[in-house]
Amino acid sequence: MAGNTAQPGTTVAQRVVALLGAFDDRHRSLTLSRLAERAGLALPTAHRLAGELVAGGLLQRRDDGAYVVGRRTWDIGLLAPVQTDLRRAASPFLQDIYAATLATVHLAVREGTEVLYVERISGRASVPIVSTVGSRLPLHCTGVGKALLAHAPPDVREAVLSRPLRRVTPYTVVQPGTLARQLDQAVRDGYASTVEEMSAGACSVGVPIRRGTADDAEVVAALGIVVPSLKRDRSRLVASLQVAARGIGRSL
Amino acid sequence: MAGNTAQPGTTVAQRVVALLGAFDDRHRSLTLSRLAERAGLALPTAHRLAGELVAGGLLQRRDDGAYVVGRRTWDIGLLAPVQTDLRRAASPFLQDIYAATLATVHLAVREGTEVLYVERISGRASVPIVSTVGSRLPLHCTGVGKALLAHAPPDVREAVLSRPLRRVTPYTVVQPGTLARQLDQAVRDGYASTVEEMSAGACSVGVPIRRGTADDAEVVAALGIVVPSLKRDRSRLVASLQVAARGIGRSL
DNA sequence: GTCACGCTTCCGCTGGGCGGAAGGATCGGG
DNA sequence: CCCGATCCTTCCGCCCAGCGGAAGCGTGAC
Repeated sequence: MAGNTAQPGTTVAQRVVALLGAFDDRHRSLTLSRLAERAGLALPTAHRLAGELVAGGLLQRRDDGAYVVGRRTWDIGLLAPVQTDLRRAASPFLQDIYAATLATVHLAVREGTEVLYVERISGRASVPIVSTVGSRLPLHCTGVGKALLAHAPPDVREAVLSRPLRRVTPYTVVQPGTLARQLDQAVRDGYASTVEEMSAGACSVGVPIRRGTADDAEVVAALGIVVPSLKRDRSRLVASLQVAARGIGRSL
Repeated sequence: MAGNTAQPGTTVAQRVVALLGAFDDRHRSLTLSRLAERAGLALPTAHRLAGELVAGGLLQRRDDGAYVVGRRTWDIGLLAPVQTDLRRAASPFLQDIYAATLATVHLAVREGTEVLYVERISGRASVPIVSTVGSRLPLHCTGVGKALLAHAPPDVREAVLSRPLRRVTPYTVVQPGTLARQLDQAVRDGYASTVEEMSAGACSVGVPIRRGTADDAEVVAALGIVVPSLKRDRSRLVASLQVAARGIGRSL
C-alpha cells in the first residue's frame, strides 16, 4: 500500500501538459512547490518531470531555482499555425497604419468570450499597453473587443452581457444596457471605441475585418489602434482602419 | 517476451519532448508515421502519445490527419523569457527605423554558430524575406549575422570559418579568407553588409548592439535592415542604425 | 481482385513511474 | 548557536501504466 497513488486515469503525457499549462500570463515563473500545486502533482513527481522537461529545453530553471518556460517551447510554439493566413494578409496593412499613425496597432480574433491578440506593433510614443501577442482580454473593454463582440453570434453577446462585466478602470462600462447600446451603435457605425476603459490615458478604436469583400460577410477578426486621445482625428483614424480592414478581407 | 521493448533509459517525458521536437521550420506538419520516425518512437506509441498531446492542446490534428503544433504550445511558448529585456528595450527603436525606412527591420542574437531572429518588422514594400521570428540562419550570409560574427569570440569565428560555408545564392561568400577580411572590415567600419548573399534582390546591413555605452562593451545582439539595394543611402542607413543601436545599448 | 500503405485498436508482459519518507539546504527569530 | 520552518532533493519498493508486435481497417492504385 506504499508509494503510488497518482489519481487513476491520468497519464504521464497529461501530467506534462499540466506542468506546461501551469504557466500563464500571471505566472511566468513558478517555484517547484507552486508548480506542483498548480499542476496537481505530488512534489517529487513534479520535481522529476520538470527536471526532464528542463533537460529537454521545454522548461528552464533560473539561478534562483524558479522554473520558467524554456526557449525550446518558444521555438516550437512559433511553428503553430495560429491564424497564419490572417496574419500574413494583415501584416503589410498593420505596418502601413503604424507608419501613418505611430500608434500601437492590434490584430485580434475572438476566442469564446475573450479577445486574443495575434499581432501587435507598438511604437515608442504610445501609451503603455497591457496586451501583448498571445494575451487574452475581456471583450467589453477594448476597441477590438467591442468590434468583435458587436458582430458575434447572439449567444456570445448574450453570454457576455449576462455575466457581470469586470470593472478594470473607473471608466469601464459595466452596465449591460449601456454596453448593448454601444454594440448596436458599433454595428451601425462600422467601428467601436473605448475611452480609458482598459487603462488610464488610453483610448482605442476597433473595426471588424470581414472575409472577402461583401458588406455582410463573416467577421473573422478585428483591427484596432490605441491612442492617448480620440478628441481629434477620430474620423480620419476610423477611415484608415476601415480601408485597411477591407484590404485585409480582400486578400483572405 | 512480447510487447515492450522501448529503448531502455527513455522516459515518457523524454518521448513527449521528442514528439514536440520533431517539428521544425521545415516540418511544420507531419503525418503520424513521419512523426513517429522523427521522434524515434514506435508507431502505436507515437499514436497514443500524440493523441494525448492533441487532447491537451499542445498538438493539433488537421482534417487531413496530419499533426501540427497546437495553439496551446504557442500560448505557453510566448511566455518564455526569450531576450525579454532586449526586446523591450529595442522595440521602440525598431519602430522608429521602420517608420523612417519602411524596410524590413531585424533584431537578432547569436546562438552558437547561427543567428536567431528575435524580433522583426516587415513592411509591404520589402523584398520577400526568409527569416521570421524564431528562425535560425547561418552567420555568414546576413547583415546581422556578419555583425554578430565579427564581434564574436575568436573560437566562434574559427568554428565558422573552418567548416565549409554553405552557398545559398551565387553571391554568397564561401571563401573563408574573403569572409575573414569582411569581418575585420566590419569591425573597423562598425557595420556589416551583404549583397544578395542570402536571397536574390535583397541586400542587408547589420550593426552590433553593445550593452551599455562604452565603445568596447560586450556585443549582445545585432540590429539590421533588409533593402532592395544598397547603392544609394548606405551611409545614411548605417548612421541611423548605429544611433538606434547605441540607444538600445544605453537602455540595457 | 489484389496489393501496398498508413492509421487504429487490441492485449499481455514488465520496468518505468509513483509518492511517502527521510535527508539537505537555507533562512530568520530568539 | 540552536531550533523550527520552509523548501528542495534523493531514495526506494510496490504496482499498474505504458509498451509495441500483431491483427484489423480504410483507402487508393493498378
